[in-house]
Amino acid sequence: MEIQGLPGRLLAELGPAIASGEVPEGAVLRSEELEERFGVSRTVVREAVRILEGMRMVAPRRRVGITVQPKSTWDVFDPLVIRWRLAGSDRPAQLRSLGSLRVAVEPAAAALAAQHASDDERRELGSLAVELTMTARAADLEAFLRHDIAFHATVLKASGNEMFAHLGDTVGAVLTGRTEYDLMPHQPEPYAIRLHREVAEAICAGDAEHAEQAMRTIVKGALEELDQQLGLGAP
Amino acid sequence: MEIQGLPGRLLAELGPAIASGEVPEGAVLRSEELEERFGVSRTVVREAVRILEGMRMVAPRRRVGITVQPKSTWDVFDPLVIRWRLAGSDRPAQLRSLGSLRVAVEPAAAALAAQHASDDERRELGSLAVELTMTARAADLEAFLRHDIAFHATVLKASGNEMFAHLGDTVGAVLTGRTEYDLMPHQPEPYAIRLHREVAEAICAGDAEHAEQAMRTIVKGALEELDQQLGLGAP
DNA sequence: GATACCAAATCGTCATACTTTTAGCGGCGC
DNA sequence: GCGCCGCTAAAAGTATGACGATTTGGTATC
Repeated sequence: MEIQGLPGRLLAELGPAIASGEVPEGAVLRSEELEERFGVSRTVVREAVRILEGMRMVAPRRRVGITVQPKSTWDVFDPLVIRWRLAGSDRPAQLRSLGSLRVAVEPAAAALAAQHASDDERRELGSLAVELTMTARAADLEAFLRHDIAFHATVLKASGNEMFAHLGDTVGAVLTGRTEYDLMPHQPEPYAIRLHREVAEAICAGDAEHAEQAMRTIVKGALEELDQQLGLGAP
Repeated sequence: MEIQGLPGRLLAELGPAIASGEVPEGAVLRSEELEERFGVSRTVVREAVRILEGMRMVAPRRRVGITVQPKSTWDVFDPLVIRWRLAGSDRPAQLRSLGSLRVAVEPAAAALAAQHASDDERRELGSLAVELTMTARAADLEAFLRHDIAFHATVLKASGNEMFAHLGDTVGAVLTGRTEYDLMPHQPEPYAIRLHREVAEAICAGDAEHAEQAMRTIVKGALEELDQQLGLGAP
């Protein structure tokens, strides 16, 4: 999935540096400087820069250099951009954005899934809900997280909307990040588990309304919890 | 905004060809072939391919060639990918996806806008709603479309969520495409206009609930209309 | 002080040579 | 006959030198 080779390595340095604001908007890089700094050839630098240009994070200009674009032009839906921002100092803002996005998208996806999911997907959701319950009871946080991610990804996929489906990985990154950074403070709440079961059952039963409502409760709860933590953590 | 230079031109050929399925999943391109076909150098081909790789539309593999990836891996939120799909044979599917996305996102954005919009943005929405009413009455479809696009973009921006804001251009593309392809069959419905005014007023008044509901009615209506047209147009 | 021109800096493109990886084939032994 | 191993050639990956195009900023001239 990653971009390979030397350009990939360059990207892994430049992307996070820009995404975190370490290299600020308006900063100007020069190809030659990058060549020297990373000990690679023009070819490699140019290709890495092209990829960043494709994400609208930089714009090369003759006689000037490679200028870092304002955040407002970045392709904020690009998985790499999201990952870089989640990893850097922009983390809180990115988590808030993604939280709101989840509140908007996941209930809609659940409703669509209730209408369009295949039999396999419904079965999958059912068993994932069971797994969630069991791993929660066993306090196996790692397995719980894995199944939680799979659950949300499956709902998004089962919606039949390719754009929703693509948010599966991103949601996974959010959930992973959340448990990692929260230092796993509490075991999964029984109420949240129950809601996941409700979502699964509603989707299996084709009850779009109920699936949507239950999912909305889940993601709204997650957003509130996030806001609470960010509010406390970053005054 | 566009990618410049020869790689940009190559991209403008390859991207749509892949997005429309003309070059199918699994197809293999070779750098040398592309060099000859477009009369450009290796450098140019490589940079264009790198950008496509960044969009996860192709994956170069040694000893094999540049293989076209399945649609499920594409960055379907990339503005270029969306534009290419809208322009090609994938148009109906892309419109449906975007329709569902709008139903999910725009009501949420309207609710957030009611809470977070700046005074300037509220004023802007108010005057845009007036313009909508006037241009509709004057049957000036072109101006109406322009203001409609601005209205939705402003709501998305006023939500304060950068990810929502970025969907402004995409929604604009959908609206433009709709009036272009529908052969502008009907003048704007008075009911829809009224709903836009309601959204603007609710956001100005800080009434998130009402703004969300009115916006939901708008985008659901648009989706239904779309489904009707696609249902008739492509049996 | 304004205008026009020139020169330097930087990206953009091309051509070419070399390196690295790996699919596919063929031979070798079991 | 079957499977394993290594060879080869094909393709992408990287490096480098040369030249072209464009933009900027300064300078000289009016």
